[in-house]
Amino acid sequence: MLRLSKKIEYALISILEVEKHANLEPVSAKFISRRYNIPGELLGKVLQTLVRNNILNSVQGVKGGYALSRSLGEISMLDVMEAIDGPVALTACIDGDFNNCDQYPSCNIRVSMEVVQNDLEIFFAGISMQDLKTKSNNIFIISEMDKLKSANKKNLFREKIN
Amino acid sequence: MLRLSKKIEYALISILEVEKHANLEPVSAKFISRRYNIPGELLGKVLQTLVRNNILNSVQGVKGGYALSRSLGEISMLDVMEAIDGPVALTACIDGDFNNCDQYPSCNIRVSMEVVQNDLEIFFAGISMQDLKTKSNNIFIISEMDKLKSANKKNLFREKIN
DNA sequence: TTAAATACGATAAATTTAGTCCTATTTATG
DNA sequence: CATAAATAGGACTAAATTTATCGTATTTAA
Repeated sequence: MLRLSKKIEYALISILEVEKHANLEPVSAKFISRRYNIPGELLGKVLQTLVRNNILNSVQGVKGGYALSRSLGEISMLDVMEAIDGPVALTACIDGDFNNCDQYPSCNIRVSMEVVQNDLEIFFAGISMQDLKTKSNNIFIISEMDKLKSANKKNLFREKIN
Repeated sequence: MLRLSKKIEYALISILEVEKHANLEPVSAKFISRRYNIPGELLGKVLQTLVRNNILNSVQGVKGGYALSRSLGEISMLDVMEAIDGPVALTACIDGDFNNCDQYPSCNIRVSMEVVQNDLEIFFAGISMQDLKTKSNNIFIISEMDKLKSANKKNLFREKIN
């Protein structure tokens, strides 16, 4: 549930690795594939997709490879997620195909799911690749105060369950 | 990407419907199934799972059905998600099976994914079923200020892409 | 000219999700 | 006390999605 796809993991891993070579030669898919034990052909596609979405630049031919097209701070997790797997959509109807949902006509959660979806996008837009690099807790969009508030709320529920 | 499962949609829909009958007789799976066009047998399983997780109470036999076991304000979206699909886990290793991940030994995103995962749990723990009922924007854990901040950040990225 | 690299469409394999089938048990009601 | 309507739940099938591979074309440094 809410699992990131392997392709997104590969993308995140690769972006951080590419950044490490910022001043050096572009990094090849094969290098990253070996370094992180990622299937080569699949990784190629992932990196190509990142290029199409202006997150990476590529150089073709021998000695070719990939480099960042902007700084880590200017790439959000949402950017990567949307680049690889398309728009984040909590439900099918948000994705536009309400025809494909048998609950659409009577649905009682559609509107609120749109709100949640919107907040979720803001959540992931607020996490930059630089944040992931520095593993920092504090730059994420949820303020410490809110965290505490929510954590308390959560514990309250847990008590009631157990 | 990040799509809620149909079972979770069914759970959320059902909880809100059950609440509408709070003072009346318990609601049957068949009633909800017809009202929202949800496959009956599957819905049954979903509701049974919610009972096992102390979100609903059930009454067996003729005139039986389901009722809330606590108020909407005391049920978070995270509660429902975890009840139906098990622990939220952004990655396989967070879910405990790092053996199943070929990147585990060399992974450069594992630690930060744990942080993101933690924040994400707080995010969904901060949304109650009462929030979903009232479709309110403002009770969600992301404060308006943070929203604005993030929205600006997001737009900045968008500009750079287009 | 060759070899190492990106680019990308098509397809196959694996996994997960969604839905069905079947049987058992509970209980209000005629 | 028999029946019908309801929950409970295991086993299985079908569908959809995700993951990975195959094959071919193009680019370019040496």
